[in-house]
Amino acid sequence: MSVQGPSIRNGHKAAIREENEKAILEAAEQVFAEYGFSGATTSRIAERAGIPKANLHYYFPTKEDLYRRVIDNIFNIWLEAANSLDESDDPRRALTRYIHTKMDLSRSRPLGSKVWANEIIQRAPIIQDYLETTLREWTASRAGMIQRWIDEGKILPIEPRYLLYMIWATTQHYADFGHQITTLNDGQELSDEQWQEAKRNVTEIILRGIGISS
Amino acid sequence: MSVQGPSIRNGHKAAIREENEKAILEAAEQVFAEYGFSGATTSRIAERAGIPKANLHYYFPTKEDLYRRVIDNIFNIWLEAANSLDESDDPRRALTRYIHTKMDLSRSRPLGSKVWANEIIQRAPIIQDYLETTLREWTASRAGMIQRWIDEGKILPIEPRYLLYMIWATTQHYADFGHQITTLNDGQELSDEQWQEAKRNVTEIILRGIGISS
DNA sequence: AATAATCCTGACCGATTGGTCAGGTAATAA
DNA sequence: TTATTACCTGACCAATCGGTCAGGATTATT
Repeated sequence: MSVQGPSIRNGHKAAIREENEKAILEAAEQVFAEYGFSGATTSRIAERAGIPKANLHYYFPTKEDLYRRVIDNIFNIWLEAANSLDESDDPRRALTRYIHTKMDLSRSRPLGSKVWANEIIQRAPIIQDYLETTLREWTASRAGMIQRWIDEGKILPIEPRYLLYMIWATTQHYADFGHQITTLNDGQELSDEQWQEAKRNVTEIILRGIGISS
Repeated sequence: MSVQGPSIRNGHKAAIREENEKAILEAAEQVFAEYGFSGATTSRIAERAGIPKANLHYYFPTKEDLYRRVIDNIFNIWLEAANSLDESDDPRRALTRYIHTKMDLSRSRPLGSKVWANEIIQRAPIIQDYLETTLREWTASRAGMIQRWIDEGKILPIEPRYLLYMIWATTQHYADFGHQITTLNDGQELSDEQWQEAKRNVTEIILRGIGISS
C-alpha cells in the first residue's frame, strides 16, 4: 500500500522489475478485456505498456503466462469481495453488503469482469480448474448458507443457486455491458447519482423478491 | 419453415447457394461466439462449415461482411422476442411472458447471445449504430410502458431502465455463462426440470421484487 | 450446341502473429 | 576493479492471418 520511490530503496533492479511488471499487467488487462485471449496480441499489449515486445517476453515468456497472471489477480479480488457475504448472519445485511460490494467492483474494476466474461464465454480453456475447485466449493458453501436462511424462515423458499446467479449476472452486467448502458444513457456514463440509484434498485428488487420486506 | 429438397425446385444453383450460406453462417456464429471478432479466423469458420476458405470468401468477401450478417440475424430474433412485452397490458402477464421468452432463447440460441456479449464487451465497434437507433428507441418505449404501470400503481416505483437491465442480465447469463453454470452443476447441463425451476425462480423473484405478489 | 453465368478451389500475396536470440548496457557482488 | 547477474532490444523466424486470382467445373440461357 505504501507509495514511495519504486520499491524498498535498495534494489534499483527490483524496482524496475516491479514497475515494468505492473505496467505490463495493466496493459494486458485492458487488451485481454477488449479482445479476449485469442484476439489479444502481445505487441499491442507491449505498445500500450510503452515497452518493446521483446521486453514483454522477457518478463512473461508466453502470452498464456501473462493471461494466467491477469486472471489470477481478478479471481483473488473477487474471492476477497465474496467474503462480504459471510460477515453477517442476517440475510438482509449480508446480501446488501455483497450486492453493494459487487456493484462497486463493477464500477471500479470493469476490465477484470470483462476478462472473466470472455474466458467463460470461451468455455474457460485456461481456468477450468478454478471453476471446478475454488468456485465450486465457494458456491456450495454459500448455497448452504442461503438454504439455512430458508429453513429458518428468514427468506422465502427459492433455489439458492439461481439466486446467486441472479446476483452475479445483474451486478457484473454493469461492467461487462457497461458500453451498452452508457449508450442507452445518451452516451454518458452513469453519474454518481445514477449509480447509487442502480445499486438501490438492484438491492431492493432482489431482497424484496426473496421475501425480505423493505 | 418448409423442409424440402433444397430451395424451390428449379434453381439448382440457387439451392447450392442457400445451402452453403446457411452452413457458413452457422459455423460463423459458433466461431464468433467462442473467439470474438478479432479472435475468429475465416479459415476456422470455413473448416467448420466444411468448405475451402476461398469458397467462403466467394460468398462473403470480407470477415466483417460475414460478421454483420451473423449479428443481423441475432438482433432480429431478439427484436421479435421483445414484442412479447407488448402483448398484454397487465404487468404480470407481460413480464412473465417476456422473461420466459428470453430464457427460452438463452437455451435454444446461446451462441447468438454470446456473439452479442462479445461485441458489447469490445465496445460495439461494428454495431454501434444499432445501439444508438433501434435499441435506444425500443428501450425508451418500454421504459415508458413500465413507468405507466408505476403511475397506475400496478407495480412499485423503480427506475424502469434498471429493471430492464436486470431482466437482460439475468436471462442472458444463462447463455453467456452457460459453461460456468454447467460446471457448477457438476459438469451436467441443466436438465429440463432444472431449467423450469430456474425460469420459475427468476420470474418470481423479479415480479415479487417489483411488488407483484404471487 | 453454343454462350453466358455462376460455383469452386489450389496456389499465392503481403502483413502480422507469438516467440527467439545475439549482443549490448546497467546494476550488483566479489 | 572485476566478474556476475539482470535488464533491454533490433532483427529475425516459421506459422498464420485476411484476402486475391487464374482458371477449371457446373448449371442456366439462348
